Amino acid sequence: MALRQPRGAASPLANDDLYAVFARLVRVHTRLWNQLDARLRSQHAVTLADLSSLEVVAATGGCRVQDLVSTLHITVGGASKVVDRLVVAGYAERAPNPQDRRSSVLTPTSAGLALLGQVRGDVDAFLSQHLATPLSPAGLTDLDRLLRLLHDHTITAPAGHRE
Amino acid sequence: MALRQPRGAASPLANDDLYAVFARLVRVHTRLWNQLDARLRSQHAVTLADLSSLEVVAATGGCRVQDLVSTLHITVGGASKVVDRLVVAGYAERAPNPQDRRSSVLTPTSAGLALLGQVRGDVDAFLSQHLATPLSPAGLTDLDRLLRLLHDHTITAPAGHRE
DNA sequence: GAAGATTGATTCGTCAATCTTC
DNA sequence: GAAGATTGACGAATCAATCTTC
Repeated sequence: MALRQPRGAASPLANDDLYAVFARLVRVHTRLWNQLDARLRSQHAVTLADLSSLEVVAATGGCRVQDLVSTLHITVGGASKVVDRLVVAGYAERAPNPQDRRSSVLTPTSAGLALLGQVRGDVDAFLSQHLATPLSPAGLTDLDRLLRLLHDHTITAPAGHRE
Repeated sequence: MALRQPRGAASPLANDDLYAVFARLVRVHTRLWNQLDARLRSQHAVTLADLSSLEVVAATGGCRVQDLVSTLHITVGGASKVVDRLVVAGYAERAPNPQDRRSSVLTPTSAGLALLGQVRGDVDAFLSQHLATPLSPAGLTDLDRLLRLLHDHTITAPAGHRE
């Protein structure tokens, strides 16, 4: 007779070890994202989604909408609307692209750079507490190495309609 | 004189190693989620979000809406609407909870269990290709160990308004 | 009054169609 | 015709308010 399971019924995916790893990845991600997003909303009146895009704009020279698509893995329409919000908020600007008039060059405003500077303390404090602390320093290095492997692999893999 | 950087401008978060790890986690997650979601939509006419909830319903004995909230880290309203969709699609049922009439007990229908069984092959194939292959077997074990550390830590950590 | 859940209003991201430029 | 980007319609998740039951 089998021992009583804490999970009463057996799901066809319940004994799938690979799915278990993936599910854990998703849930850890969701939790970290939601908590950091809530902190940024309350402390700096900005969402983590907008901040992530702003960071890419600031870090990428001659950034175009397409760069947000390929870096963040969001759709073109979504990227265009994020930029709309950043421009309205005064954090970024669209400038005509002299090299290709189909696209604009995105640049952070001084207010955008100031925002990135202001949030850094909170972001670091949060990630120290929820990412660095629970992992040993070696664990953090390991995690980064494994994520790089996954990232590099998906880069070159054939796939769907997103870039 | 500094070497020319591939990322033309320096973001205040650009040289933040912790943020870099977090950003990689987010982007690996987004990519895997989007690709698997696209495959499930086209092959089985179901979203990964709905499937994830259905899996929790099937795996949790006497599952309530609150269990979806605490397991998937979504809001109560969101969980309630996911259940709506699963019920309409014929994959799950709400039954009165004899122990507490405020809540319902969620159970998968035979169609729901059949769906979970049908998708398993595709899910496994995808995760083998995009999760197991790029990592060595040892790497997969390491990743799972690190994710468990993060998961267990966030479980006990004080935080925002989501459970 | 607190806990579990549902509903309506809002927001955000995707999708498809469209426009401009290469 | 293809590539880059924008817009409107649609789908899904959050939030706040509400209802029922503990």
